[in-house]
Amino acid sequence: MTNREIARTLDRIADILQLKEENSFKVRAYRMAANTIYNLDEDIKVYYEKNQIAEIPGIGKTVSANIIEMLEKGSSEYYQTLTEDIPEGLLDMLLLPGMGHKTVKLIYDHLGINNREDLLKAAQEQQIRKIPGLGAKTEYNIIKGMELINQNRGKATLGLSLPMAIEFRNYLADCPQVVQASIVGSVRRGKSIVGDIDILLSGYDFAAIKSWVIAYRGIKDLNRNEMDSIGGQLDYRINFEVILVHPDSYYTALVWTTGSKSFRDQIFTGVDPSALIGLHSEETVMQKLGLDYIPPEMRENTGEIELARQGTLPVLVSRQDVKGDLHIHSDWSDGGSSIQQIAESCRQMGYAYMAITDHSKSLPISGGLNEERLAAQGVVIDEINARLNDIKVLKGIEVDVLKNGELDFSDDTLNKLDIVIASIHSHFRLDKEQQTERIIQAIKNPQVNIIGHLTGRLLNRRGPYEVDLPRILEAAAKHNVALEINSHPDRLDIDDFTARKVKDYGVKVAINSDAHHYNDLYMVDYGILTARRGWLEAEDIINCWDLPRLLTFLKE
DNA sequence: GCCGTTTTCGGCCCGACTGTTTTCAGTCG
Repeated sequence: MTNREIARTLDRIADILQLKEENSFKVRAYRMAANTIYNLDEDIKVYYEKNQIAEIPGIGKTVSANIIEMLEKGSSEYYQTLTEDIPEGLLDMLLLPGMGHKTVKLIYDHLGINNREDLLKAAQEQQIRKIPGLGAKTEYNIIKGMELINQNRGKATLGLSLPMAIEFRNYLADCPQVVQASIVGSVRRGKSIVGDIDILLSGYDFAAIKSWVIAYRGIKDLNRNEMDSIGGQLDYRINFEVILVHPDSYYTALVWTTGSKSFRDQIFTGVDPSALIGLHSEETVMQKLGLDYIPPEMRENTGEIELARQGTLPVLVSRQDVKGDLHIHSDWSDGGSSIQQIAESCRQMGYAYMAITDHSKSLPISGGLNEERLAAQGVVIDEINARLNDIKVLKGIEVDVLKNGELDFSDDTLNKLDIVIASIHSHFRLDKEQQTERIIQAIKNPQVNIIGHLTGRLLNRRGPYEVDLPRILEAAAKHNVALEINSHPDRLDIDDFTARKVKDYGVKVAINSDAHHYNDLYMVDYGILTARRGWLEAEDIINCWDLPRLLTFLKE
């Protein structure tokens, strides 16, 4: 089992223990162990071979034995035993907003409900309110929550599907009969939510390749096996399709299978794709069609084809353009790494600068900083800056926007910092007018440089709060405040649609990782994909600018 | 369940809001 799979199982053990109302510290121990394994730098098997699993901080004898069993047998007997008491469907119910462990268990005990579909039915039939302690609002929240989930039924976040797609592709590329292999479809286009994982393979011996595909250990179900394609389900119920072509038509097939349906219908109109054989790159395929090369993220038929015909496509931002990360949490609040460790990782990523932006005091669970600790952190950052000469650590904060639009710190305190991100972490349910006013209030504050995760959405979990986007964009332009593309794959907020609009208003963007561990810094890749889907160029993004220019922007 | 030690047990564990209540348990960031 991989680190990710082990972490997931440990997390599920924690959930079941919590449902069973076991000692909350025991729950926490499993939760922390899951987190540790997830963030581990190395493959857990390396520790296993050295017999060092129990030496990982937070992992003791019991959990280590559990992990070893998972590595050796591919499953955990402890987990299996636990699911005899607590059906796994309860874990799905937990994913609904407002449904915690106590509520899920209460409903299970009273009505025997152990899956989301039955839960929805019970809510619609007003059965939930009959349970002591629960009422109509709970039913309403269940119905609303299920609407959100059903909207994206069977779809997975890019954060889940992209790593799985890469792993699958790499496995397939190892097949001796495979000549070329590529991720295609919506994953390659970088959509934040995808319906399935599509892989294109080329080769001559389809039968041999197909046997190799079928042998993949990640496949949970195989439901289609045709001459030139195989389909089924991977882990997490994610659908997949593997498409086989002859090497001569690989690049044409790459264009065909990557584009949205609308895109390929448009560009292949009147053209027989099978006539486009023997080409050696996507560029030449597009050339034959009279187009400049259109990057995968743009292939949605929303105007890019016309630009490609005219030769006026934008030059999209890429990883090499990004010069720093402006939203990072350290162990001074709820992050898991020291500033020193983060600085070292940022240096290795080739960044010229980075900002430490921990939470402010009104978020106590996150260990939010008060004025004193913020000042103390500043001293530490000064020391680090004195030691490092090839990267600049900026002093920042992710300051909470309070209900009335005021900030959690005084202007004086904020003025001492290099960079201020203002974010909402509470009162998600204000109406559109109030929420918009609240954010504009924050934008107007001269200390604020960036608005963090504008709509608060959590993909597949929590919808965005409603805001009047044009008004916010106008205010941001007027007060020289950038909007964040929060790169966490559960957020990707602002989304590609909004990113596409900012240029019209003259608003700048910051692509930030919001990393809580140095291993999460790479998440910026998801943000870059979203920015590319929003047609953004390096010029539009403040952390693609060199440090002097960035500092000028921050001071304005 | 993990950890650390004044070392084999006792501590770990915040606070505001929500929904259901009528004094508070549960959720969530």
